[in-house]
Amino acid sequence: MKGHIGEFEELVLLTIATLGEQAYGVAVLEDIQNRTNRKTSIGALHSTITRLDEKGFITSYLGEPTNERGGRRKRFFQLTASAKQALSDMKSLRDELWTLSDLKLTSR
Amino acid sequence: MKGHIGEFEELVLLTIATLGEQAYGVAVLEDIQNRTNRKTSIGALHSTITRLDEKGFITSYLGEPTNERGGRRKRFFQLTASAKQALSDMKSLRDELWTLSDLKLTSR
DNA sequence: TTATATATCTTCTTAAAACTAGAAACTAAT
DNA sequence: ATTAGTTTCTAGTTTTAAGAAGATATATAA
Repeated sequence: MKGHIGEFEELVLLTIATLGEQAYGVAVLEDIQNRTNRKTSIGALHSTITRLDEKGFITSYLGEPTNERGGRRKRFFQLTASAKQALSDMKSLRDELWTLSDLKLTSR
Repeated sequence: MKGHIGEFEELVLLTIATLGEQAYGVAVLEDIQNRTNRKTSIGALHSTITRLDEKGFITSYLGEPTNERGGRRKRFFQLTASAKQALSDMKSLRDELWTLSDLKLTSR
């Protein structure tokens, strides 16, 4: 078994999942920036998305032009079953370890 | 603030947390191998532990000789407050994303 | 005191992940 | 047409993770 899902890759996948029908590049980027304090570049996101696609974790399709000011047609992303399974596995493992440990959620 | 916690680094930290007083190299390795299907080398673990130490996420101390068969004195690891905070932050973020998404845990 | 078990530590290499910068593609208003 | 706003996409670099192989340290047993 090779090729694990990296920390940023997982964040991108989860964000795509939460955005549902609205999961395209810039929206994913902004969502990540809003939820975390990290400033992430669109290029960094794009290369990660390419990798996720090559690994079979996402599919994509082009949207139709809108009435917005401008811009290329949006490319929307969807998780594959394989991605959902992988995310589920990672969550199960971490939840179990979290339960076994004496760690506590700290509010911050 | 730079340098995120990688996927394997997080697994190592969580494993150390669950092992508590028994968190030394070989025990951590075996625990990871038992809970996952990945075959990880002690060398890979060691370099990760060095990195976590440099990042200020773990401390360590040498154990006392025991009546066991033999061997070098064990080096035990502990999480720092900074590590606990980082793990908590990551869990909070993922839990939130998981809730917002329509993902479900699949048994496997 | 030699053999062996247990475990850490070192070095080196490779692969994967994360990131940067900026070009290109496209849309629509002016 | 020109311009400006949005977005995707490409090429390349840097950083981090992982693994292999084995040297080194410590303890116990015979």
